[in-house]
Amino acid sequence: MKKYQPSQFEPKLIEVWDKENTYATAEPSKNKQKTYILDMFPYPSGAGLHVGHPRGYTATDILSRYYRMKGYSVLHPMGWDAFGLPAENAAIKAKKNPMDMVPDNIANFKRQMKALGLSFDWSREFSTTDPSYYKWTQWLFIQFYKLGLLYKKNTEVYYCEKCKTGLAEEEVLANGIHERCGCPITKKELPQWIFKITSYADRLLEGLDDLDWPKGILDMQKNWIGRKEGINITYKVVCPESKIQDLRSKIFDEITCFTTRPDTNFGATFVVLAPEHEFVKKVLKDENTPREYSTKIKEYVDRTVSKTDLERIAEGKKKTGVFTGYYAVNNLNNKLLPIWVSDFVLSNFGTGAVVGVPGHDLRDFEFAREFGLEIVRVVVGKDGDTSAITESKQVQEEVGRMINSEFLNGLDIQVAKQKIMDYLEEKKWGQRTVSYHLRDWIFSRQRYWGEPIPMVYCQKCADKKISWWDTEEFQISNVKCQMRDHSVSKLDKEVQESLYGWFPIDEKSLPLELPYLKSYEPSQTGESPLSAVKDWVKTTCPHCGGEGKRETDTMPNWAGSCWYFLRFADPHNDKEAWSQESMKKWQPVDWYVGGAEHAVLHLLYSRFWVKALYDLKLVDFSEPFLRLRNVGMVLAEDHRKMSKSLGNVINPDEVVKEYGADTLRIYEMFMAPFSQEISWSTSTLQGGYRFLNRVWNLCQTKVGTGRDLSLQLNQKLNKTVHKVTNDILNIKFNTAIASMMEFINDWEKSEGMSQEEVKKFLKILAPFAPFTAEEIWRDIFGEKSSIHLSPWPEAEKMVEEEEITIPVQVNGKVRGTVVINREEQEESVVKKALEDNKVKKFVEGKSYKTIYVKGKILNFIVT
RNA sequence: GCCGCGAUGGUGGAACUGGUAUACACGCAGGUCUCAAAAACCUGUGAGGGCAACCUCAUGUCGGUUCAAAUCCGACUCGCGGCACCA
Repeated sequence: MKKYQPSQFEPKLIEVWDKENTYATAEPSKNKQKTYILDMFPYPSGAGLHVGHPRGYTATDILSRYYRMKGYSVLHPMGWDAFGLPAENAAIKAKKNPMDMVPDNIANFKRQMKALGLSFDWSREFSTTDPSYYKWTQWLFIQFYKLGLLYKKNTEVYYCEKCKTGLAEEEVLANGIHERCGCPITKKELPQWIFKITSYADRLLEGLDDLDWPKGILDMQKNWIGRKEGINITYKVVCPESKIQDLRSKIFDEITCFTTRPDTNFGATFVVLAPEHEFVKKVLKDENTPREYSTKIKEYVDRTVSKTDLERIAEGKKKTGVFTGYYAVNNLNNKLLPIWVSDFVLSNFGTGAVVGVPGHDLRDFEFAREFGLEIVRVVVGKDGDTSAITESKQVQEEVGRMINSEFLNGLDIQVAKQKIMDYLEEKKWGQRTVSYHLRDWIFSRQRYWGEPIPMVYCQKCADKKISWWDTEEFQISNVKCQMRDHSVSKLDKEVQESLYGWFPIDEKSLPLELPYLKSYEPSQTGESPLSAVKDWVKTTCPHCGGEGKRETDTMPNWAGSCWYFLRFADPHNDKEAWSQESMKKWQPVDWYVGGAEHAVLHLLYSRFWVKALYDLKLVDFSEPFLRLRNVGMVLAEDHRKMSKSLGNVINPDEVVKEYGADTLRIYEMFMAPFSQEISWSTSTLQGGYRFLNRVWNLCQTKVGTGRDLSLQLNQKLNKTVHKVTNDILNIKFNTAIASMMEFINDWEKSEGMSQEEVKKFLKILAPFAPFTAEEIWRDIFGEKSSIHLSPWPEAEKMVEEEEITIPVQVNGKVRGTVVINREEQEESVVKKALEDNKVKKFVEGKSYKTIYVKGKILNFIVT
């Protein structure tokens, strides 16, 4: 008997599959339905594959193998997300150029993936750093630019001093730490390319409804977009305390506040502005502002604006603020609302101004208490409480009826809300509006290792206020007529002005290659290292032919991952990013598998690009990933994250060497439900090896030995086929494997079964343990073609057993079982049950009634 | 604080639509084989009581619905992830 030695046959089979081209993508056709199964492609780090990677890849591999055997045309590609900060930082550390390092890392990743028996179609492989790929990333940037989705702005951005680059808000963790490097973030004003993702906020929200994604991820996206319906109320500003008599009744200005609770507006007692608010600047300039106020305001504003987010968080939630000397007039009751400045109001949400209703908002309450402002109750609490509000507990009643609110009195909050909004709009004091948490997406990086942004700046054209939309090219381009039904069809003024003098480079000249630089470390000035390469920067203006300057910022690593799934359908096309035919054939992705850490970054950005591409008529679907499944993390044996410094890293190479790839695959799939976090366990890994070893041995000892497959074992086999098939589609690999283990336990105890039946079992094992199944299939059973191209077995319709065993309960407690005929009537079942001694003991001599669920259970209720 | 997820033996976990809780695996104990060990295989294994047949208790806590609850409902505790002064 041959021993189970995976290291003897796994490398051989990798070659065989390569040679036979086993995993080539079959073209879809009328009777061959497509399915597109995709992993979130990895960043190929120098450390090689982590044992967490195979968990997700094995899952998609099982799906792909299953669908292939089911006769589907399966697209299952792999590529590399190799641009971006981690690669650049690693290269700096290693004192190498990332351009030299990345190919080595890729080769290593690919070798490891092959060793795991992953059935990717390698003919479609590419890296985001290939000029033949990023040529189209740059081309897409230009299309988005022409659609008006990009603007350039000198913005105060989150800035990481360690990484020396600007960041998007999404990349900053709650405590003011950069999510990538873990360093505190500061702010810096830098010119940046910014994507108008906010224009798509509503569509990004609505699109979520049709997706088969984990609920948690959908909620995170919803919350990130953070749509809030409310009303902007405009208040007149007066200065009754002015020293000059004439000015006491003069209307100085107007301030607009956003609120979602206009129903409480009768309870407003003050207005608070963010320190960055325009009116604050105006107040400081205005000579009428009494000196005693302006000095204090200036002091406060200077102090808060210079504070970093980290400092603000450290200070906690204690309210600070300063009075401006001005008042807003509440239109509803002509009440004067003192205008304050405080940093708890954020300049970038709503209008940067809040109307304070301390009776019904906790922050407003705290602020009012801090500075002794009036507190009015305008909503009756649940229990009819109308007492004065003196404690924070009493604040923010979400249910109740209105009081102290004139024409709203007695109404339910929700009704009052609509009524007051109607009223405010009718009086032209307010306008219904929507605010979002989502901000525009900062797309510039002042770093070397990214796609160069294909834009040129011309000072001369800028001086003449010429932008691309003034050119003839725009007039004859079809961007205008390509625009579909969305709100970006007109450029707003801010965007227009920011783009004077900026022109996309000639599309025919793409790719704009990243030059090979000896020195590419981030500059101290915050500018991109490319800006130091004088002859690269210098170019001609695509519009006037005069002297132009190239953009030296590069794209963030999200750029490549925002559309790679589209390229896999047509990876070698050098005429266009993809053909329409390839889109129809393969898109969108049917199964997308990756970690939950991408819940708002990658997944949101990709969805945004696809929606923009839809508007450009470049694709005809608007959601890229129909199904999303999350893979749980793999922690170290000590339940901590694996890390070099902790010395608890498990290297998949070593596991493969010692136990074989199939053991690793079985182990990772068996350990726990797929989306759940697991801690590595070497002893459980050995359990996986034992299972495969037993299958291997059984295939040599218990095949064709019994006369016929017993009815019982046959039933079990069919049940197993059925269970495994269902479990694969439900991503329940752990129970699929458990059921196969159960089956071989029965098989081992049996006389054996025919080769035909064993093959059936091998086929359902094949997606999980592709090497072992293939080796037995070919070497032991002498098959010529791959098991992975054989048809998936159908579970034969099982003959329902006539005799079944059901539990018998007395008062809900199981006291025995009874063997009955499936169709047997209650009366006779009860009679049989009473023959059972135990049951008898509990029932005899007492009065009872029975509940019989046919074929399931019998319960005596003894009183 | 808000949103989401979770809690079942010594351990990872299983349980269809409410219907025999603990499948499968690990670990442990005993055994077979061996000079010995490893491997492999066999038996046992939720807790407590009992010589035994059996009995009682047990799915984070407390209550409820039901003939019947790990599963449904209400309140709570703890853990994990995300967000956080969002008006």
